[in-house]
Amino acid sequence: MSQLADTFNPDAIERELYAEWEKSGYFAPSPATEPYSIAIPPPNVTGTLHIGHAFQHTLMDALIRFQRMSGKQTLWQTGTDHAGIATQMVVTEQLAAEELSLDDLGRPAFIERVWQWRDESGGTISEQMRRMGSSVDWSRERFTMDEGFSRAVRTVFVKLYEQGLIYRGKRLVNWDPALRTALSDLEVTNEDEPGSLWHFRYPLEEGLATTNGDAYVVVATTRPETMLGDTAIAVHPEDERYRTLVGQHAILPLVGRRLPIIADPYVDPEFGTGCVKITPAHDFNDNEIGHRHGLEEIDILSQDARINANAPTPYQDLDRFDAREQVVRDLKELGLLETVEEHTITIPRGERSGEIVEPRLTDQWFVEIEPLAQPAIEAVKNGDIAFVPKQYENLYFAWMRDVRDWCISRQQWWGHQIPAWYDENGNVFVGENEKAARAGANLDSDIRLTQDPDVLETWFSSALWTFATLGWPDETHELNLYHPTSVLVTGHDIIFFWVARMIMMTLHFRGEVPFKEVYVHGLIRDAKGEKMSKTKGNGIDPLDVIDGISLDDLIAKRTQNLTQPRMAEAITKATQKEYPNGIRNYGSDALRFTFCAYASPGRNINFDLSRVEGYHYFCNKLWNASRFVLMNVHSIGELRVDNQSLADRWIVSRMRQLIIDAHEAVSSYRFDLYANVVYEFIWHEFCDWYVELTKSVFFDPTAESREVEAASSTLITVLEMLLRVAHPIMPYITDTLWREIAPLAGITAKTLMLQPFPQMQDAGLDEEADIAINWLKDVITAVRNIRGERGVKPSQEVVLMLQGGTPRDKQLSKTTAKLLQRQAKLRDEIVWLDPDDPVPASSVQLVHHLKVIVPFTDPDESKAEQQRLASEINKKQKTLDKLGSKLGNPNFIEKAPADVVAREQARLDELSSQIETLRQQQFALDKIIGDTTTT
RNA sequence: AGGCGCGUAGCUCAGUUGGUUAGAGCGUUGCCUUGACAUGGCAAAGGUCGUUGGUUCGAUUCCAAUCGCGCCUACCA
Repeated sequence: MSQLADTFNPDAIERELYAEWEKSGYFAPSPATEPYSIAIPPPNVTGTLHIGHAFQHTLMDALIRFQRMSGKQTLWQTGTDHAGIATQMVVTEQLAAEELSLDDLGRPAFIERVWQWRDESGGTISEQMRRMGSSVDWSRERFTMDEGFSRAVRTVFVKLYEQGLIYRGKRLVNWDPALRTALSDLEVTNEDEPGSLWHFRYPLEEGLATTNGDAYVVVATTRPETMLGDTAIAVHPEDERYRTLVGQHAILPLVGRRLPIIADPYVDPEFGTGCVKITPAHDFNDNEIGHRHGLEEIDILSQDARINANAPTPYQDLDRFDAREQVVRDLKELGLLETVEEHTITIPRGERSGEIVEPRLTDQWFVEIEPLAQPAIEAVKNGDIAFVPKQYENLYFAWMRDVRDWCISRQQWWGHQIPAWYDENGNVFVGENEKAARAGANLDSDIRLTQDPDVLETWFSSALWTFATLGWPDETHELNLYHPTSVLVTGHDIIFFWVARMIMMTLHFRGEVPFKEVYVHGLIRDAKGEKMSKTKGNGIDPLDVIDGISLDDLIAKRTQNLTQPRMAEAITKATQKEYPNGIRNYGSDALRFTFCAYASPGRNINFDLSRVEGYHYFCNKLWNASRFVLMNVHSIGELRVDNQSLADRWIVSRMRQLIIDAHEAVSSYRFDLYANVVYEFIWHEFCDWYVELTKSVFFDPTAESREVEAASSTLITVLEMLLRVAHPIMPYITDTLWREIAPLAGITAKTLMLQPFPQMQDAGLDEEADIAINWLKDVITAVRNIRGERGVKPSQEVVLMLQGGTPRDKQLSKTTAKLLQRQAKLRDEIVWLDPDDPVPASSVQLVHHLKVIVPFTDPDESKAEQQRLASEINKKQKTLDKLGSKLGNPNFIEKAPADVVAREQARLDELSSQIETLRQQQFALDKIIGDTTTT
């Protein structure tokens, strides 16, 4: 007999079961004909998994489990990313708390320290993944800085360099003055902020004047301090106002430099004065103009964004914002400040530091993108890689078309140090290590070389993820077997950062795509649709949903270490309001089910805990249905199809439909449909109807043993199978229940995890059973309707009469009589009235042409019934009118397909006959009321 | 500015070639502790499918315009 507790308690089963799965080696690929592999998007090693990860991992695990059960050789490759800048920041902050700086520690000690932290922190992620039930192959876990991976990174760098696709140069890059490193375009976020637009007068050289007669031109800027680096003034070539000045010079105030006045079509004559100051060293557009006109590039900023020695003495060493004020003040004193306007400007900030980045000229390493981008575009165009949903392909193309060269060097310590060495004259030698670099250039051993101190940006290494994790540059067995991977599951926020770069690098180095499909899921927001963030204090930790958390702990968690402590009160209040009782322990399965149900394509998710609660109840429902089965099925003989009742046949038929639907849903990545059909089947077909119908057999002392056996074996068979179907979404509860159920089905395996997923059968659906049970449901529902309307208690038995209908109605009422009896709680046997028999005072509902009649027990009920009839007739009449005008339209008859016309005609016929029947009933009731009132 | 997506019940969302009375969960209301489950059962109320046009016999669905929201990209100094 079953050991199952009487309610579902996830705490009691999850941890232990996962440990067993892992220990038993169920996650490792088992040999099979066809491989199926997914590489996990590697989370940052020092982070914790947020709800977005949990979502993503659930989808991947559902796919992996489905494919594993479908007989594929599945590899879910896991691992973590060293996350250069993010990790270095975390450890730097830790040091700051100990009042230590990076320079105090030195590079080797710092790196040692980061490794320590990585070892401590890395466990958090794997623990979280285990709690989510993720069936990853832990034995193959990788890290982007482990030895093998680092070798792959060096190999790629050297090869690209040898192929001329990596170059070093002094270029204008985004400079983060807080982190003191270059950033790629993607690592910069732009946001509109209120600012000012200052208009300055730049005096012209002696004797010159504009057409207005001014001896100066007016330029406008949002960053006044950059004027210290101006090297030209630009006007539009066709701007009449300034045409005579082109080729002449103005004098840069405060500095005294002669600025050539140049003509360039970039200038918009409509904007401002039509004159633009040009600062080639500190503005991307100006830089391009500078190149076109051969202008001098004067870098006026130090690495922490102070004014450097290239500017006049009074400004040197001033912070950029202090310099801004100083410049404005000085120009004002000179009478050269014309106006200041308020102006909304787009401020570029480093996504990690939040600091305003400055375009700055520095020596950096770049990857030439064009030769890599072309094949990457082609691979998606020709279908080697397909995006799901497809619309993301456009986004990908748009970005790939005008992608610029990729700055890959970062002035950081944590990461892959660039395998390039310099001699004392600054000549560069690239190789996998110093020895190789020397050998490549035949350098004498007495020449001193120094390695480039910079590291490669994180995405450079994660771009190699799908193949470097499988052993590349060695041609390993796994690499050949599992690569290309089957699908990449990711969010649209990193299509550019990661997906595009993986495609480029993999095509270049492997000559094949990294994955055949990219499933792009939505991003998770809170219930109100707001982004979850630490500062807003609206984040939800997936573990808190699984294990539960008290209100106090939740508030504490959300308000600790806030960057803006004054938010604490608001966060506390909002949290109290939203989770007055904290969060209860819903368990992993409920959370996973929620994620799947939410995963409609191309849509963000407003995560609402009440959904989780609903699916937790669903787990409980399944749990209890299984208990019912275990309590009532004592032994099962061999299932003999000819003994199956209509109900048995019906649920088997529905089961087949479920299997078909599940296959379709999974193969099109419709996790939402998958979850919905499972939910619908388990709750509203299996539990609501089939389990209830079997009670007519189990609780009937007169039932024949073959009926009991048929019901028993059907219950077991269907339950066993639906557990398989549901397993990829909700692995814990299904495996736990399955271990109780499977022996009754004659299956002795240890785990559901490795059982075959039910395959679609050609056997088809049982139409006869479907029709019969649908009829039964309709009649039962009609009786319940009447009960509801009249307030008849469920415990009170009623008399059921039937009248009219077709011969089939009569036949169905016979074959389902016992079921009807119990489900509708009937007092006596069903009474069939002849068409001409008078109908007693009663409520009537129609099932197509069949009259479902429940006589009154109290004549006073007539009034209410009359009202109900009237409104019913009214409703039907409206539909009838609509149908009538439709069918009265000759165009419809002529142009609509014949089957549509026939269907509408049939509806019309049925409706008008129903209305007629109801009218007669109205009339009959009137008469009865009349009779009772007169007597 | 351009691109993409979204507006369907009080809330969160399905709706797959245009065709019954537009569905589900949560919430609400009423009745019910019936021997798996009150984390339950039965029933009910609730929608001019953002708006306006167009195509069509027929539009929540296709097209155009428009309003509102969101995201992404690029920005005129």
